[in-house]
Amino acid sequence: MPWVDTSTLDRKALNSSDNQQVYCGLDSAVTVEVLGELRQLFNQPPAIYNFERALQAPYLEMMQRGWLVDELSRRAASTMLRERLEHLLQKFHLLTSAICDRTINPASPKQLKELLYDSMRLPEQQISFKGTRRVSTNREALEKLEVYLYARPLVSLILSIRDIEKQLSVLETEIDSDSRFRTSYNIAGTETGRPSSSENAFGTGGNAQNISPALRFVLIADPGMRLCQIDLEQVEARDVGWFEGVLFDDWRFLNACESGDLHTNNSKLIWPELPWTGRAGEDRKIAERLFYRDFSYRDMAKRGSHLSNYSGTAWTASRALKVPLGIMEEFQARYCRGRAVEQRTGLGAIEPAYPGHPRYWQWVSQQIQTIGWLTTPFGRKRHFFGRQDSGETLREAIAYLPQSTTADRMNLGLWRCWKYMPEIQLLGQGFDSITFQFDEGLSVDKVVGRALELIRVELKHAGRSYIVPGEAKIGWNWGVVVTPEDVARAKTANKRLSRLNPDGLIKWKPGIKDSRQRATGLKRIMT
DNA sequence: GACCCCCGCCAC
DNA sequence: AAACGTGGCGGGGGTC
Repeated sequence: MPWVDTSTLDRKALNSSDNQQVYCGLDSAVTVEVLGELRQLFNQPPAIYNFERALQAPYLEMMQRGWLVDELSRRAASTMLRERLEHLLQKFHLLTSAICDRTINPASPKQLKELLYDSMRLPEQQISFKGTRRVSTNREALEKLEVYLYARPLVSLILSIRDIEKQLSVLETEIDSDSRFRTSYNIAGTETGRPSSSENAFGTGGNAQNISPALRFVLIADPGMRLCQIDLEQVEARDVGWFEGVLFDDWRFLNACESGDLHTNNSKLIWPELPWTGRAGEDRKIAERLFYRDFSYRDMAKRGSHLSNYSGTAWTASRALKVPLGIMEEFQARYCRGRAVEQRTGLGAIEPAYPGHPRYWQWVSQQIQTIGWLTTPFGRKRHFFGRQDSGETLREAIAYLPQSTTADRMNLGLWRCWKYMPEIQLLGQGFDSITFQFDEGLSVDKVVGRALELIRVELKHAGRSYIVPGEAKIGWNWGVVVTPEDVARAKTANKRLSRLNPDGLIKWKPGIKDSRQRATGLKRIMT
């Protein structure tokens, strides 16, 4: 289409294709106009802007490359889950047809409400979320209904059906004809600088950042290649510790993060009645015992401390961790809140382990109410436009600094690996992790060692140097060798644990001899 | 059938 | 009284 004056253009007279070109032109023109305004506002673009632009290359490369899917395993798992789903649905319909005279769709919250709260006359379960309370049929509501014996079979069926349908929706995502899962990364879409991941522009693939660990085994290295995933260890917690050190010269939390096993120590704080021995290895094993569903005590402590770091209340932690409120109040008193909860817990004066946390929250609150913005150590500035005195705004701001710092730290590491290691091929970014593949003929130690070096981002303050160590895993598929479910299943069946996913990721250490041979064909059987 | 919001739920 | 944050997706169920 030639140049046109859009102000005098009769767009109704245009055909669809020409109209789209006009729209495209207008959209581009607006972007250019905005750029012009920004150039007047800033002499030079902020460094973080140039960084975002530099990230386009590695992210586009990941998006184009995609990630090979093991079709055989994927179909086998999907078939097995379909069969199990059919079986459960039959049971569900048998039960519900006896209760009310129609077919209930377990995927419909509306129909479930009618079934549970009208036909069965169970008490309505109110769930509060973001300030509003509403009647719900979510997992939390259903679990509350389990006190009614006659509700139990239904609750268990609904939850199992939901779980399987969720897994199927991931396994049955449409992928490309070359068997590759291609996600679309948006590197400038979030408030914090995290990338987001979604279905690609051609309608295939999906969010690669929320695939549950139990399903990751379907994503594999290309033939002749090996996978490596590098995680930043407890990165957000360490960042909170760093801020407290820099701001208040209080290094206690960072020291704790750096000195040993933070989450096991927190487990000891929350559940002092477990048979702790004082020996690190044994205590970690105790902390890794299953506590609730697939979660170990250690997992729960990890979530509890994470919540508490971000000013989550004992009430919320108790709800999320399924631990009685009193227990969480005591945990928080000892963990960071100290005397703030003294009266309610009746514990008397408590010297908390990490009083820097409330102090950090206080500092953030003061920043928001005076200047209205925060800047991370990587120079990412965010204005907070919410009400300056609202708890909601404060909580966003408290989470912003560590979350954003982690995003930029990981992305800087990702960019460096892309720039300086042509021998690796990036496959994915998972907020505090990256995954790549490299030729099996290369030295694992050399490649992984170099990537770990490049991931190190050093910050300095008053003579103290701060880095977040990376932890590497290697294998041929993205799954874990043994899932927590496998462990639980072996335990209930009183059987020895067998390696169910021999190609999965195992921890890398310098000099490790990974004597495994890549398996061919279908190895993993979902039971 | 396209579109949108709600609900429930997955990740870090 | 309210009660950590950042995201994306699929299905239901409504409207146009």
